[in-house]
Amino acid sequence: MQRVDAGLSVSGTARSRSASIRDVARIAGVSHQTVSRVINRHAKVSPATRERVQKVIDELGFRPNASARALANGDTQSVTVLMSDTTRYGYLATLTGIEEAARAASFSVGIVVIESGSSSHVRAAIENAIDTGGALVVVAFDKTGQLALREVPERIPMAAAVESPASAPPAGAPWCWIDDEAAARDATRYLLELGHPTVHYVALPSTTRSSRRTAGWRSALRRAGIDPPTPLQADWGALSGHEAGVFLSRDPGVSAILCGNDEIALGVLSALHAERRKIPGDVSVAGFDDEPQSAFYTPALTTTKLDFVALGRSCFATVTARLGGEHVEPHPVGTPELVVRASTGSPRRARS
Amino acid sequence: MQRVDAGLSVSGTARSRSASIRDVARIAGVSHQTVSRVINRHAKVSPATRERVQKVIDELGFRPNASARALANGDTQSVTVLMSDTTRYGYLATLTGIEEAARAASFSVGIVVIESGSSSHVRAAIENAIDTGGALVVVAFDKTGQLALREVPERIPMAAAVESPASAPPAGAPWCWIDDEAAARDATRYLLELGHPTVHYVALPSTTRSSRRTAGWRSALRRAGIDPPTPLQADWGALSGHEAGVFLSRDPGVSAILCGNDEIALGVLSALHAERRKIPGDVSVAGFDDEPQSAFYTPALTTTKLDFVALGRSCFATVTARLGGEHVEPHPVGTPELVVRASTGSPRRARS
DNA sequence: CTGAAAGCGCTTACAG
DNA sequence: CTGAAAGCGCTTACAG
Repeated sequence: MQRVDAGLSVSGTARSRSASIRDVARIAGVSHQTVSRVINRHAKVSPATRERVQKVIDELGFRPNASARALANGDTQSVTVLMSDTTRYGYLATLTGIEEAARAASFSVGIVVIESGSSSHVRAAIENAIDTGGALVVVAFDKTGQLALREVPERIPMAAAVESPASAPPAGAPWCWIDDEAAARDATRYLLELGHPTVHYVALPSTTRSSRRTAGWRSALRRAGIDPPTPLQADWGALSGHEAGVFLSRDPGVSAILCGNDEIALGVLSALHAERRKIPGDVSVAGFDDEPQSAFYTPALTTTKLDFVALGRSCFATVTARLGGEHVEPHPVGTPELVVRASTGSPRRARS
Repeated sequence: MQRVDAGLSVSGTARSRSASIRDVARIAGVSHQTVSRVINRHAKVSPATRERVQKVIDELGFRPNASARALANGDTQSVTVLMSDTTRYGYLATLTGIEEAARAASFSVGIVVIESGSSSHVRAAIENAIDTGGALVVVAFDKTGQLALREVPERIPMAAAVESPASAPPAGAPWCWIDDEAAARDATRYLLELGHPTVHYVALPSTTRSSRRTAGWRSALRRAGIDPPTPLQADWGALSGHEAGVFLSRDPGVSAILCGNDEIALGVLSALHAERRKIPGDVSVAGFDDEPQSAFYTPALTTTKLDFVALGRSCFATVTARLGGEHVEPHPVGTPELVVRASTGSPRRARS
């Protein structure tokens, strides 16, 4: 069986297209199916032929064409992550975890960002993501992400990173989260133990009926016999933290502020400095996330480390389980860990 | 014209696989090639059939299979971005720009991160990226990225985001960059105009023979008749900035510090605070990037806005030009813009 | 353990 | 302007 060389030269020069499974087969003296078997690690290949084929594969630098593979067996070995924001720490760290896990499993990872919360943008993003043919992970920390989550067709293998659910999630829901309630409870308790009469809270937007982060903060206060003050509502950025900080700094009764994330805490710090309040002498400030920069804020920020990278890895594991026909039950990931730094301390004694 | 339902139901229920080009063709009463023509916007289709086919496409919610398409014409309509870091502002903002442009052009975007600078990791990353079948954009701000850049096979359509080159780049090199020299020159001149006797520089690692950022800083000093001090070498993170800050704070002759990026500046600020130096009273500090948080540092950071999003868009444009057989000449992107905030000011008069 | 056949869903010439 | 043929590079049964 002759074939005309279609631009492939074994010498490696002037290679106009890359080697195919048939090139390998011909050179190794086997059929192309056998080559397919060795690249897919099928058991039923004799060691001798396996070795011979593998040698040719290595020599040629043959790499199977992913598109052809996907077409033939409907399996893309890819995951695309859908998110509404590429600049927030939690989102990025989650993406990083997904990417790590995907790389280890030889999956490729795509990314599509949802332009806005409008339903046409959400739908367009989902279609783009699906077109790739692989599985989906949606980062659904915010409203837009939640919208997307609900719009993903039933048949698509999917997992989602979400806020801690307000009530037990439906069995089999492919959700992963960080235990927000425990994180907030522990941080609040720590502040209380420092001697603060109460702890004020600047909240992130919640996608749930009742934020677990807020609930954890409240429950710690109540257990200490304290009636929780009204939480302030921020968004995700430092500016909204700054605004909340300005407001709180004017109330001399405020001695401890817990912030929904480190970025908000940065804004609060900047407001307190502007208002000439001492930190932590007058006011203690704590955040959530432990993003790398927070150790260098002024003062260094006390915060709770949230393991978004592990969250991303779990999302990947969840979605690949689905790909394999298994169901992983919804579950929390990791253990939030308080990191005490210089922005918190005991309140000054005699404030009048 | 009857058809056996192969799991496709027009009613939309129990759809076991999605519609193919042949389903559309059959229902519209045309050949599948004609359907191919209308989805590819070929000119030679009569308005009447085009409309009829389009209607069926919409009704069925038909979306062409990307893998099949890629296999048939060798064109993936995808770009994968290769980078060594997913947490640095400049990298992310560049990715954001690529994603934006890609979305607008209906390209999908993949991401592969290079695990380390070891040549096996670099090579593995490149192979993963290539396997996807599309074009490549490598973010080559650091050594690892530069390594990757050099290892990408000639035949792969590619663009790269790089540091400003030290000398004129080879004609046709698919490189985009931000004008580092102008940025550093202007920032230094600004500090000098404030009355500082000199400006110290904390440098990012450079991948070039001679960093343009450093060169810009030097040339501004020389034009003012000042002999440039030795720059300090940092890496990309706040910790190295902190270390540099501690060192510089001990020299009472230091009144102005220009930092390679905002993160380094954050570290310098934290060191100066720790050493009880007033900012900007004793020392002025400026950064590069203008990342969103820098306006909330203590004090708010003077910095130079670098348009990485535009850089990402240019990279995408460059690589799609290559895909179309055109060559874009290597070029700088955007105009760095000084953003004056509270961390810089005139030096105090009588320091002894 | 290995090979010949058929097909995944498209596109690209080639006819008409 | 439109259709019949061939093929992109694989994998999945089915024989042997």
